[in-house]
Amino acid sequence: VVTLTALVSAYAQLDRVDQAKELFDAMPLRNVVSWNAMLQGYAIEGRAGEARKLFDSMPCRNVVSWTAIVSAYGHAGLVEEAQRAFDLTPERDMACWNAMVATLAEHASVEMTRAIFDAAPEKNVVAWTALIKASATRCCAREAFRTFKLMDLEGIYPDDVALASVLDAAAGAASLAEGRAIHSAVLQSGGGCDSNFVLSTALLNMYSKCGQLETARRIFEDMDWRSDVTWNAMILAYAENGRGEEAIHLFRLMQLEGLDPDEASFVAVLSACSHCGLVHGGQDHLLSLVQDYPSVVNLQHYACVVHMLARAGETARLAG
RNA sequence: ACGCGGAUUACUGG
Repeated sequence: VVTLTALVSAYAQLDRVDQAKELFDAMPLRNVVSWNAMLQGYAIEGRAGEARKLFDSMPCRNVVSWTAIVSAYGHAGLVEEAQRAFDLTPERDMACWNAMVATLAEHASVEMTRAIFDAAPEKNVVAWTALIKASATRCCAREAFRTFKLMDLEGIYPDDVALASVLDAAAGAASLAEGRAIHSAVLQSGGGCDSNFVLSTALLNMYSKCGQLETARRIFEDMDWRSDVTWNAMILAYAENGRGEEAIHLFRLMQLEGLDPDEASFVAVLSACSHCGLVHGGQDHLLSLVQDYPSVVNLQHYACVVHMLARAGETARLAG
């Protein structure tokens, strides 16, 4: 049971929910952990209907099951359902409270998020991070910074996740002074920025949005492993800072590294062409996009090209 | 063996 449950959980975490379900159905015996692992698979993908069905058919439940169903509703954007499940949860622990805070952080107002946060009997760095995110994603950077400082005053040490979230606020507001202060906190927080590529990408992005292209580039160079998001952020950094040729160059390098450009990569490179008036480059990349990567095409790509051609006065080509 | 928070997107703005 333990081994098979671990496998179900692994599939669930790798977004192979349907494989997880196959295995789950084939298990001769299941305990509450097995059920929870399966439930979690649906929760991650926000498949609330299936999660609910499974939850209802569970022979027994514990607080982990309840947290998973709250989270499933949360990821699906069903705030009232999440709230109802949360209210029904017996013996709520911190993770359960955090799941509810996170749900409101993503789908409700900062005020509502703060209300549930304040009501929680205990707060750890996860709850604080969710509250920071509520402000950061709604362009309330000042409030995100305030929350971050409050957390520090409470004696809670920011981890990489918290730091990346508050960096996001600094990037959104293009607050270089705050961004640098957080960067110092990153350096103080131990591992430094080499240890975590997500955090490094957040730093890179913050400097780029603050117009500090060279600093962003230095962070990019210093990283020993770069995810696709890292590459996209760097390409976009060149695009947004008016260096279209270099954006295109980096886009090529990314492919030479064996990475497949995704939707965001093309948005970045096409917006570089648009901003810098590189009409031919834009057309070439659009062609490559629809021919070689048709599955990632979206409207944003066409918007880039339409603006680019319109600005170049090539109204005749807009039809194509 | 199971549950909670994190980075890039043409959207805006300056």
